[in-house]
Amino acid sequence: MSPVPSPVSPDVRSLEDVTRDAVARAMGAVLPPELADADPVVRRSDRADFQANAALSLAKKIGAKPRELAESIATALREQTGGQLGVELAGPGFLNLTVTDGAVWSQVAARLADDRLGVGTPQLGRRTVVEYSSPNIAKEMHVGHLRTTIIGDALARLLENQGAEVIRQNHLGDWGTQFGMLIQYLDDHPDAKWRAEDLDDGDLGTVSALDGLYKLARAQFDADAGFADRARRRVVTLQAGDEATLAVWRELVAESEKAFQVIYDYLGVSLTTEHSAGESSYNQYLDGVAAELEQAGVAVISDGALCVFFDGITGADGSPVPLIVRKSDGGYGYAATDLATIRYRIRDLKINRLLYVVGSPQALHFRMVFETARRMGWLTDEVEAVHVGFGNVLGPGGKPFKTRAGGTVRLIELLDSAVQRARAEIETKPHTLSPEELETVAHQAGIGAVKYADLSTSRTKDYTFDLDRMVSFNGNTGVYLQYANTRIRSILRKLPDGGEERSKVSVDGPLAPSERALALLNDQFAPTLTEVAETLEPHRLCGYLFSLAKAFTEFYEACPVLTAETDELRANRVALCQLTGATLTEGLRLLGIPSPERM
RNA sequence: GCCCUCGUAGCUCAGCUGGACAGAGCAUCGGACUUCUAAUCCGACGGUCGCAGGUUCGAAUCCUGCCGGGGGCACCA
Repeated sequence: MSPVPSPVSPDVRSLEDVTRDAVARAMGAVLPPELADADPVVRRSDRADFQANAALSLAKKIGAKPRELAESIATALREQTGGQLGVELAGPGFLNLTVTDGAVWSQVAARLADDRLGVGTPQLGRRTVVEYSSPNIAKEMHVGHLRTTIIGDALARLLENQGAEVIRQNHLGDWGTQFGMLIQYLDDHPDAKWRAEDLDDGDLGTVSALDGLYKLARAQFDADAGFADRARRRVVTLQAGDEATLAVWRELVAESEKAFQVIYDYLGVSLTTEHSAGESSYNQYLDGVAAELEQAGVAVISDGALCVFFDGITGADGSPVPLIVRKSDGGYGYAATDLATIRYRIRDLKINRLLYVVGSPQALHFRMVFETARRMGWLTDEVEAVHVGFGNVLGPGGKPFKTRAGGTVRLIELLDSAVQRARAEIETKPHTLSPEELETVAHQAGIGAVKYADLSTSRTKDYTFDLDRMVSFNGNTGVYLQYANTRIRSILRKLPDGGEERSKVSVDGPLAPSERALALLNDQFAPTLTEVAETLEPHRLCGYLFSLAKAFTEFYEACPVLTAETDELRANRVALCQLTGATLTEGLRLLGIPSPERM
């Protein structure tokens, strides 16, 4: 499927949309003008293809009985659709709606014929920044970076698919007091080993070299007062722009980014150094931002610090708590950087939507930053900023996730253990994979399992990281989805043309219940993506894909494809396989999860 | 103390812009493989939707108040 939305590609309207419009027209004919454009409340139904529930709530407004109103809508609907829509009155005033078999097959044909599966581009015209991952230079990525990286990447892909122009921003922590410490330590210990090429234990080790340097420097900083003093002076030298100091700093940043890239590649995340926009790049704007805020009267001096105050935000003692733009010692904290970042993105990058994929504990901070930006007129009705918060990753028993020794869990080790587990799991099954394929599939399954587990639960909640569950290959897991897709691939491979050519759908062909269920679910793909792009909740896509995979396996059990009774039936089922496979693969891709050909 | 957030089956979670009997996975029990890959499918068991009020024809869903878990609240990010 083409990852780049083409504006000329017309989206295929879903049967649900078409049905909703039909009900809306019927309502228009029956209801008084002021209620004519009321929501028809059309939903998927387990008793029919769709149900319309509008009559229940509207009846009272026009002083009619719900069943009577429903009946008159039903009559209008039958007339207008010429019998093409099955309409039944049920319960207190529900309308059960059934589309024709032909309409279902037409829909399969239309989506299959389109390279984008009939998915539209409702986010066209939006320039959106997605800020995510944001690790700290010279420190190792750990579990705390897992969710922001995975969720951020999925959202970036999803919004891009929906037509938004997405600008990924990796807000690296590349500017802080720790650099004085690091640079001074390197000065004192010129033979320290901290570069990737200093290591001999392969790619997975790259990250820990710098981290080791950090720990050594930290230890000396805490133990040696003389060193601590030199380190603090070194921060000043760095911030003053001393070229020699900057040169070491640049090297540290570059080396760190190399390490991050190893993780991003391993994770299959679309970030590269192109997307790096470290805190340091906003330094030049901090004075200007502070001055602008003060001049506008948005920020005021309080206890020597430049502060912005808010109604209803108070501390433990009841006194107001400000956003501190500039500290009383004249230094800047991350509030200033975030404000400078907003101003830059809106004024210079002409962004009209800003997403911050940052943990929920930062909610208050962003509330204050956004409110400040609104008062400054940077954020307006046309430019929105959203804190896309998320819950914690917890360890066994719902406790904070730590190593057995109580330390922070390195991200690379976490991912590696998932891949190991996936490999072990695959090896317990009969398979015909070559050793190389096994490695690839283990990686795809392990990483996919971690990503799916993270994305499939609602963002705002904490979740328990449980390798057993996520790599168990059963139930609602990434592997289940991948497996469903390999079964489809396997069928298609057995066709004379290897399933390359899109199968020709006979619209008049029969339609078994499991085919109908699968086709209707495929038809929900585009609206699901639209919903996810609006709510910024990837778990809805996960839930959808799981239902789709389940509907496929049920179809798989009930409907032989290759040995179907007639050519026509086989062609239709092949089409259903092709469409489902393409939808699964594309849906997984948008979540950042690969789809192996075989498992 | 104030603010945010969560509380649904034994476990892990959907459902929350109100709609018909509250769903799924895991676990448990019982079935289905000379297969288009059983990494699967079918069935059974399992719930005072934290508690109490309110709004509504209708509430897991919206409102209020409690109870319980987590988080945040002036110069760290």
